[in-house]
Amino acid sequence: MRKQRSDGQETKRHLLCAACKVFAEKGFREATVAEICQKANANIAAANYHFGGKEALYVESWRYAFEKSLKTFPPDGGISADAPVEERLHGQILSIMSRIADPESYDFDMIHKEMANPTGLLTGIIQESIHPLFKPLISIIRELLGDKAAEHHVNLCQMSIRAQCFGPLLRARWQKKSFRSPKIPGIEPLLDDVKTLADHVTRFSLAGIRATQEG
Amino acid sequence: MRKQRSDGQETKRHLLCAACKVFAEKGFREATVAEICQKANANIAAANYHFGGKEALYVESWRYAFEKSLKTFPPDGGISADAPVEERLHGQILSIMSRIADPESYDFDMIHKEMANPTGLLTGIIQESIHPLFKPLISIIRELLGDKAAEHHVNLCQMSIRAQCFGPLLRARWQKKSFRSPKIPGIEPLLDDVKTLADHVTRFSLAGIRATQEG
Amino acid sequence: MRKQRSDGQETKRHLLCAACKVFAEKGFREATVAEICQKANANIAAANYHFGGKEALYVESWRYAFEKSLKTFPPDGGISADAPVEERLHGQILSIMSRIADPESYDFDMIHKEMANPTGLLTGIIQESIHPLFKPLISIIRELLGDKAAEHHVNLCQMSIRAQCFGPLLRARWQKKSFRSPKIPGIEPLLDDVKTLADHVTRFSLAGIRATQEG
Amino acid sequence: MRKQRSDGQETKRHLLCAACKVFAEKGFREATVAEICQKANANIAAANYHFGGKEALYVESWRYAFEKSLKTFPPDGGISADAPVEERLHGQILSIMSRIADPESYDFDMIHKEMANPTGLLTGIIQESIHPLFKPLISIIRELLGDKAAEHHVNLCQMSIRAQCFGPLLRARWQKKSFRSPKIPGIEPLLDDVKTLADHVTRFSLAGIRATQEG
DNA sequence: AATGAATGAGCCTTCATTCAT
DNA sequence: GATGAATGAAGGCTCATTCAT
Repeated sequence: MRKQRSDGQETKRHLLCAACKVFAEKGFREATVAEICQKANANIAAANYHFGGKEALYVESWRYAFEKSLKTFPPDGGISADAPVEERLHGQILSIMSRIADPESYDFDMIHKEMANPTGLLTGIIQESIHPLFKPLISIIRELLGDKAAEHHVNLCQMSIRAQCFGPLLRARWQKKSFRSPKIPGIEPLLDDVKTLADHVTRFSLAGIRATQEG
Repeated sequence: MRKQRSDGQETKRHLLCAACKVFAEKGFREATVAEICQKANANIAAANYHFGGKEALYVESWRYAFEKSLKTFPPDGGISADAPVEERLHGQILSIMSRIADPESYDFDMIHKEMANPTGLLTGIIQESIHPLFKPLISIIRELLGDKAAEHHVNLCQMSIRAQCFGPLLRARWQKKSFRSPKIPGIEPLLDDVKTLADHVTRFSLAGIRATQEG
Repeated sequence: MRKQRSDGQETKRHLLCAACKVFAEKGFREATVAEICQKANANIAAANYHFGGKEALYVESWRYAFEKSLKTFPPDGGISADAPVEERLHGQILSIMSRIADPESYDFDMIHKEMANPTGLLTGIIQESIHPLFKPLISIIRELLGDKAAEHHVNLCQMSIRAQCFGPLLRARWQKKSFRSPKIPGIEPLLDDVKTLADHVTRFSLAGIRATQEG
Repeated sequence: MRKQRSDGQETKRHLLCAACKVFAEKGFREATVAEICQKANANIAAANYHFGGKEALYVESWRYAFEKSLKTFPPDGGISADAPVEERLHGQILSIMSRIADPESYDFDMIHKEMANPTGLLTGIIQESIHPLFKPLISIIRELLGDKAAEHHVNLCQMSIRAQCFGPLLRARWQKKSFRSPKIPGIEPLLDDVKTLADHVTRFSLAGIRATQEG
């Protein structure tokens, strides 16, 4: 009945992987150590043994999910810095939305759950990790608004764009989980077409930025 | 320690009130019947006595919170139907954001928790209750886009506006709850100034709608 | 919402009636005061008010059921004392079995439950009440066995007959309650034909008594 | 207070053993997991850990009790198939009665409780397990009645015998449990002398079968 | 090093009973 | 006299964690 001795680090990665999925789907509290260990084909005590507890596993698994996402979706969005500013904005938005929409990415789902039911365990790490991701976006906004734009103003625009990236996709996921037939038409299929969504957000936001610029 | 036997509706309302707060703060699963009863100065069995169980209390307390919010924030936003369309849009946005930002309103917080960790208990009621709230917003968007606008297009714009209403305020609440000092400057004070936020979202979105209109 | 003031003894009888049914169906422990009161269209506190508690209601309701049964099924079985001994035996057996099989008689069902899960509350009353019921049966057995029969022997035969009266009907009730299809054929329809059953038991037992007589 | 970690089957068997006793004495509903665990010198969560819940423990413990009984009391009663039919009948009856009377056998007590307050959990298993036990008895009855005997008739005789086996012993147990002194003389000591009882039932029933045969 | 048996705290729920009205 | 709101004890179950092996 003994597991084939596979380094021990093997199990650890399995646990991280399983933990990401479960935490992303259920959040910290509703996720159970038992389920995670089972999904990872590991002993029920493995989580405590390898990570010291549920909390540490939570933090570690978010880090793991984040770094995995980072590799798949490079923060530059694949657009060169020489491209026109509109194109770069579009790149940023598409990059963020793709990442959120990717069913293999778990970091944003975990953030969502953490925002809804804060454990306080991720607060620091998230801000340190996520903030830099939005730095290029801030630069672009500032470039579009001009040098004289107030910091306050930049923040407002950044918020508008961020919110547009998050909102529809989370809603889509919720409706996917709900059993009843969706009554609000036109939203749920959006998840399947991130490109259309990103196009819209880009055009919408470009106009928004420019309109508020002259305010 | 014995309660004076009153109407019986007294305790029931106390329970609903306490339940709203606790469910809004912790979500269904993390909330405990014990805490709710304690906050309502009632016995631990009171919740089951009056509502039959935690689940029924959950549904009932959302209904309670929703109706209370509805009274405080009339959906028309206080703007007459004769006003210019821009003004009406601003009224809608301000109404929604005020509602979400109000620390005495619990319905949107509960929805947020429900979206993150669906119990399935609110799915039907929410959609029946919330959807009508956004109907005037849809009308306004359609008015701005013109009659020829595709349904699909209206939905995208609606989503953009909705997301901008939700996003920043939820974020703000999260940071308020988090223990660590907020590292992202410029966002959290926004909660205190809903008007500024609504002004921005209105101008930003008006431009966005008009820009995508000619698409 | 107030009950029409109907003597107060009205409610008491309703309670007794409901209690018989519920106690007969579920036994003391599984029966709940709430269900009894509901069935009796009475307040949940009525049982305590009128009887002082669940236990007292239990005892009282058994007495009620027993006396009601006694009226419906006179212990003599309707056979005159002049009839031949075989006929009188048949009368006794038919009387007992009819009583047990009658769906309106609750006393034997309550006894059965009490035997399975003794509360100790009925022990005395049952023996005082039921024992006389079997006195004529004992006489008949003694008559059949002859004067020289040992007490011990009479008891054995009495037991054989009693058991045959109880057994099949309890079994029949059980199978009626079970959801799965009955796998033992030929027993459950017996409940519907008490006469056939009583005929069999009488003939079977007469032979039995006579056979052991010469032992 | 910590248990020495043994096989794990150790505790499981302790639990089964304790469960048999408690379930046999109190029935499913009145038995508490706490009492069972305490009797098994195990933690209160042990029952759930090893069996998944009270219901599963109930089913499993009945199976355990049944198989233990089966070993102690072989269904053939120790009489060879070549013996005269009367002797074989006696063997059957003695086997069944010994089993029921054995204070270490819990399966029939559990069945009795289950019949009085059906949980529905044992219905299937009981019929699958108990029915074969009575098959040889049926054969013997048919042999005694002759080939032309109606199925219906066989069933009646089987019932008569079964009832005589069950009845007196259950009654005896009840009186043993009752607190008040037994008022019905001559029955309770029977438990101590199963052989006498079985002799009587055999003779009584043999005569009964033969008497009804010519009907 | 790694397992799985075992634990104890905590949660939701049920129910007979009590008490103010 | 009679009601129904309210209580507290108890039960089954879940789950993160610990410990002997």
